[in-house]
Amino acid sequence: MALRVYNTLTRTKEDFQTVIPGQVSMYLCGPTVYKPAHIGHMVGPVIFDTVKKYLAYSGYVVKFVINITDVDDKLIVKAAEKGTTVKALAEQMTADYFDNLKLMGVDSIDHFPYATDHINDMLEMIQKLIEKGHAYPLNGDVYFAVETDDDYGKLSNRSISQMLAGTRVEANDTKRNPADFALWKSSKPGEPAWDSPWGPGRPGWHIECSAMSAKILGESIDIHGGGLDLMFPHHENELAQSECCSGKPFARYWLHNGLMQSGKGTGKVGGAHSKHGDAPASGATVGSPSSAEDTAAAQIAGKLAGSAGAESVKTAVFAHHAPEVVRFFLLSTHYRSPIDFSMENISATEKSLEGFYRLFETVERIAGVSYFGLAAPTTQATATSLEGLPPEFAAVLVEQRTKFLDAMDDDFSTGGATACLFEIRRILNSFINDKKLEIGGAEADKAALLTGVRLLKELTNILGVLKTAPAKKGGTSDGLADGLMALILDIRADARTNKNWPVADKIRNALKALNIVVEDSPTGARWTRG
RNA sequence: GGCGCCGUAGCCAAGUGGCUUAAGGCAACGGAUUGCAAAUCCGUCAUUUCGUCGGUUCAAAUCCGACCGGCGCCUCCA
Repeated sequence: MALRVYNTLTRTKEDFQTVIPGQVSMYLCGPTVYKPAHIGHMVGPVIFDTVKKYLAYSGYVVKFVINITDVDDKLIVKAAEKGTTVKALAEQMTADYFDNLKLMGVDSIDHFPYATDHINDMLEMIQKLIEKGHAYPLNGDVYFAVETDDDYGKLSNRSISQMLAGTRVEANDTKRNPADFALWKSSKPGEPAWDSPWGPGRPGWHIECSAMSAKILGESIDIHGGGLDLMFPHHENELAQSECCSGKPFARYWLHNGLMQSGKGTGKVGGAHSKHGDAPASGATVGSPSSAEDTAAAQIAGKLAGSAGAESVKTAVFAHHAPEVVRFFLLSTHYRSPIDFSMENISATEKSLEGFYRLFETVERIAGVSYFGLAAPTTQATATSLEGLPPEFAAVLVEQRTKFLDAMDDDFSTGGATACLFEIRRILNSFINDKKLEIGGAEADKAALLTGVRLLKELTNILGVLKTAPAKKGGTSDGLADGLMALILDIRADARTNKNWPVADKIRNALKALNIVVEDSPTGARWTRG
């Protein structure tokens, strides 16, 4: 099966064919760095990071760019409020953004161009648009003339007249058409400004993406991504500017991810980025809390959705759950669907992952190999070979890998793909049981198990999930606790040998009350902090 | 008003014309295993059923229409 992707431009699923065979250029609209990133801002990066990982696995050489918009009206306002400079605020918020990307395992971005490093590229583009008659200066501003672009509206499927009907347009507008948008904005004293042929000013929103995309990836790129909220006006305008300037198709495939929502009946938490700011939709209330968990969810959702006291992802979510749980959650549904954020949903995801961590512990006991340190093939061309494995075992594993890749080929259906991960988990556990690997077993079977585990790793790497051991399971952090537990379990083992069940059970129950879980196995008792 | 999106089991969610008399996970319930548990495995868990009602078709969760319910966007200055 070959890759097919849903293209917003054509509203259909199309066969994926790149401008240059074997290569993919991808651009994702990044954040305006004026406040800490929240969970909604991570949706786009996680999805497109996964897209890149899959394309790379499929054999493409991928160049992936996310821009940092570090000059914008919102930045100016926010910096003034905080009594700091635009530059300082932008640097601080960019650092926060990067921190969060790192935690989410978003590690495949090749370039993070900053808008302020590319003012000249933008000026050149604006100049060219004026020369071609697509833009005009007006009182120190420069506007794009939408009527000069016959295709204007093709991405969001609307015509200029439709857009204007139903919207209140200010009468005082001196623009040629009320739908014309700014390429360059004159600045007031004290605002960040760059010299231009039209006087000091700063770039309008949209032009930075057109200029940087062309500069770094070329005038025609393969994939342009972003949140659904950016389709209009941002992407429509980018598209118009870029194509009018270059005379070439701007992007072959436009991919838009669904927005995160917070609880039932509430507004979006945010798109992949905060180009629009992220004022919550009206009525963004969270249902009345009925438990501690709900209360936490309500507080967090409130913080995320609220414009005041914006809390970073780190403090709001990662404090309670491993970042990779959040990543898995984001990938558990299709990228074009909206996803409901709640602590309840995150907890459910965490629970569903426990079986994987247990399997990894079992594998480590059997083969002495840590899943998290295991190397696995990174391309389909070098995929894990299952030759020499018991035929039935190999057959079911291959079936799942095929299903996984078919799902990914079908417009990156990560939700469908995850089902295969759970199936493989079951297959591996079954194999461990059948071959009695926990209590010995044949070396050949242990090797076969490891091959199966490597195949699982091959697939989880594509999604960028299950890369980190869950925190604080078992002992290790405290030598005294380890020693005491060893002693206690030794005494309990004696009791069990003597069939002194009351004592054995008393110890186990008492430890449980201390949040220590004891599990017996043929090879002895194990304990973990619950 | 315009342009769109969504509605699948208690919950999350895949599937967009026949290969599916609807994946997978969580929860639940049987069984194997265990001294008893836990974990794991096996089984059960939507059978005119995929928001409702019509229609198209040999065939629809999947296409069309209407309706109900939920939601997004309709530009910088809001």
